[in-house]
Amino acid sequence: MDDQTRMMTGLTGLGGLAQGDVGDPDSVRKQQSLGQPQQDIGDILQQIMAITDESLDEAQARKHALNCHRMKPALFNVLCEIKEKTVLSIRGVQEEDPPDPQIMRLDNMLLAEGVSGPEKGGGSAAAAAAAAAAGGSPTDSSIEHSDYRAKLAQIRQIYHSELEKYEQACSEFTNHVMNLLREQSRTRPISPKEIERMVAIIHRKFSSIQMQLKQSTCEAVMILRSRFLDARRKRRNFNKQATEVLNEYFYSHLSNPYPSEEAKEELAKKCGITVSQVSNWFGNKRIRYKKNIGKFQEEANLYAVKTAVDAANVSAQASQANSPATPNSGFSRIGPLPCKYQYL
DNA sequence: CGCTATGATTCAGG
DNA sequence: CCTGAATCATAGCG
Repeated sequence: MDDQTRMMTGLTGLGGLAQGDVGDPDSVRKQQSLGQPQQDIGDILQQIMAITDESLDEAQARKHALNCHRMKPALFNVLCEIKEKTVLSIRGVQEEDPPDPQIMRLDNMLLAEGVSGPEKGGGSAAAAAAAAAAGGSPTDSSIEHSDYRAKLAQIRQIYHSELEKYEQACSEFTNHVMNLLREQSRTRPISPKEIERMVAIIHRKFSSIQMQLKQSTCEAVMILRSRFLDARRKRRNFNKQATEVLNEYFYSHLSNPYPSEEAKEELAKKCGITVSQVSNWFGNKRIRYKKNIGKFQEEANLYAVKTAVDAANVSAQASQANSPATPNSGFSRIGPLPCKYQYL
């Protein structure tokens, strides 16, 4: 009923407009005698309404007749236009989708965390960035980050596969709907614009689902990150060999226990730790040694012997390697003291 | 559980 | 930036 009246008013309102489309010399004439076309349309509508009372075969025949009616394309266009106008006026305004700030935030974060964006580089870059952002010196603690990166890669993989699934489902559904609408556009007024709009609606729906996915991914990354940051604070003792190497260097350079950058790198490589960790170790060692030299005396002697023995083994002249009595601590007191260790 | 050792972090100073 | 110093937080031991 409502449609009918709408069609009627639309048609009368669009009389002038549709006239060009009809392209029928007759229509001009008919237009002049206003009653005539309305009568035609009225008949058609009457017939349409009556279709339900008819048998299937009759209806089919009638439908066919209607489809072949010379006015059909014109009417169809008019209906499409009316629909276009009403639909547009109803919700055309709010259809603009400005890029959702929420989804943009999520996108940015995912990109920054290396979940979206380029494959491997993004991940490690993000991990490094995370480490850097967390403060302190860790610039290359690859071992510490491997766990984090593995987990991040896992999240990333899940995210991408889910995203792909959604995208596939979305395009499948879109295609389906588009085909359906195209199919139906043969029997009811559906303009291409309407199909477009429908597609846009579908995309919006799916993107809202995607947003949820992004949100949960972000949450997962945040959790992982906080766990990772906590884990960074968790102390793992270096293995015995690493400590040995570090101590050896420390006590054999007791007069100036400040390894150069190259030396740090060398030590780091030998110990399987990072340069930052080497720096930390030496920092801690210096301060703790200084605080309580007595406590470290034994250790100092031990490593003094060790290095002495090593030296003896390396150089064939082992003649002086037999005085294990505090050679290094003695050295540190006798030898030229660096200003920083004058209090020793 | 308490204690110490130890790696990491923070902060100030140069 | 690097370092010393203080501090945090856990590992590991008895």
